[in-house]
Amino acid sequence: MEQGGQSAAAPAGDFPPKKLARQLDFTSATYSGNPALAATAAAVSRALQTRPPQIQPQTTIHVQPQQQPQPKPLPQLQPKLQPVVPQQNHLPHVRPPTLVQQHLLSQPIARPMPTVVTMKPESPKPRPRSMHEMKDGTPTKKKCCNCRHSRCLKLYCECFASGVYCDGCNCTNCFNNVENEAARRDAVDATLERNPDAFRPKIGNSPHGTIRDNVQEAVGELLPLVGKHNKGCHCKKSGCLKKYCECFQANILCSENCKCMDCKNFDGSEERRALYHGDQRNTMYMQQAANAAINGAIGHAGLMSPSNSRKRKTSDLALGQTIHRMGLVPVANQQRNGLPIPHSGPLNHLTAAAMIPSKVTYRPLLSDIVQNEDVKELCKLLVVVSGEAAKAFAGRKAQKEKQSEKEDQTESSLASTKDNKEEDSAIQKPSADDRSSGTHVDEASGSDTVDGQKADGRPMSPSTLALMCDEEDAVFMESSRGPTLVPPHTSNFAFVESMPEVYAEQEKCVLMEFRECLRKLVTCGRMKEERFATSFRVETPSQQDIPATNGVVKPPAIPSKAAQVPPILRPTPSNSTKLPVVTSPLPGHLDKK
DNA sequence: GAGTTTGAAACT
DNA sequence: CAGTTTCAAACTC
Repeated sequence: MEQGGQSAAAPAGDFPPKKLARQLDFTSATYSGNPALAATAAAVSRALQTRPPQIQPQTTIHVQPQQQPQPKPLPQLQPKLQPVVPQQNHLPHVRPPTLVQQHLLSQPIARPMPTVVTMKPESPKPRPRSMHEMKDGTPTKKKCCNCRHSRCLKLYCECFASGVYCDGCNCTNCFNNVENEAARRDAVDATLERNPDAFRPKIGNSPHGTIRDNVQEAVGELLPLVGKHNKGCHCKKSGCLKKYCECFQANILCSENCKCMDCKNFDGSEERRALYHGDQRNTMYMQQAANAAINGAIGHAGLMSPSNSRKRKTSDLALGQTIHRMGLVPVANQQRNGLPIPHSGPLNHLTAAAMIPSKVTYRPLLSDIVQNEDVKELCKLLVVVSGEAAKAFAGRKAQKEKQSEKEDQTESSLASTKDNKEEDSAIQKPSADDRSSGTHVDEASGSDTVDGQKADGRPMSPSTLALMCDEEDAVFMESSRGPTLVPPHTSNFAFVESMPEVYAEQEKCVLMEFRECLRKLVTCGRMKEERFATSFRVETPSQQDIPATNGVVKPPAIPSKAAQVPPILRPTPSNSTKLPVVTSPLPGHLDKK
């Protein structure tokens, strides 16, 4: 990777063809005895809101004094600079954020830090374009650019356009990195000046119309994500059926916003249909959705799963008849009238789904089962379980300590080893605390983004982080304020030391209890599903006879939950030790989780 | 992997 | 705003 130095004041569009000999180093001024320049540089740096890759000496860390010289947490503090370095060999516990990270993130003072950078940001190393392992182990394509002339500071560069630093790209003369944040900032400003929406998702949720405008028929068709290209494409030769086309790439239909020629990316297009025909269809669909998600080209609406998209589309149909701009009324009508659909193979499941009355409202099977009070009850129950687990653990711990006291007298030689262990425990403690008191962290912002990295491990730029920092701060403040068994500044180190184990025990118990509840919930859902299926079969001998009121077919009335559904928060029956096999996915939110 | 095609972005 | 150029990804061979 070629990395060039660049004056921070250089305009984005006027870069020298070759990199400068050295880049602007905010620290150099300090050392060269120019405090004024240093102050200016510091101000600039602060304005740029770059996150400091270092620990502040004044940062409060609740560890033993003798442990401070240990430089262990340092690598974890620099996710942006070395996002792919497989460090953490010292800590098997890899769940972010660490104690120090929490402090850094929760303390405003720790964010902009134009002081000495302890570790020089390393230029992203070129890596072959390959699969990138996500946290769940699913290999996903990591997007990396190959820019040569744009310095990765123009929208040509996908990384820049996505608002992320280049990391591991094959680009040359890259300025889209921490080292050149000033130049990058200028480029962002210049880009925004040209187009204030330059960094917004290109695919919006039908900005110039309602969603149903570009909704298409479900029958035997590829089901695109809902959305529209805000600007529309201008394709001429690709027929909007190649990835040159931004609409196609985002897996959406061309809309009235497009000015494309000879467009084939519309509802009912034979070419489009042929393109997705065959076994490749799903693969391509998923790949496109993934690409779109990776590219950040689409908004959250576009990130819906295919199933969600399907539901959305179907339900949208209930909103009214839509006519695509491409004028495919005959095709649409044909399908709406339930005429045979000339599709087979992998599309059959869609066809079958489409044979179900076209106007269906989807309701989660558990919608009548899970009530607000149930959730409250569950929370209470888990709190009780947690408390009991802590008590039980304390009892066991006391017994253990009595035993170990006798043995300790003969094991003084192992003291140093124990110190290290204590240190690790102390470091891990806040993570455990975070887990027990703030599981919402993962849900709200995603554990992978907490430390300033995207899910694929790529560093996010300060601009991107700035959009999230408030949320992060709130999250961490919340979690630090959350229910803890130990005062935040306790000096009882022995007590602190045992906390991770207590938390682990509590977490275990809580999760087990929660699992039991989920099992019951699943059982309830299945019962309800079966009931629904049975009554549906009895009451509706043929699907065409299903009465549709206002275009909505409502499922048969389901008796009250009290009579039908076992209470979720009752003691677990003895035969529930095995997780029930869910043969069909539960609709609604649960399937997402 | 090199060369070509393509369309968005940038520029005039 | 339209035409042209630049650019990098997609595509082809």
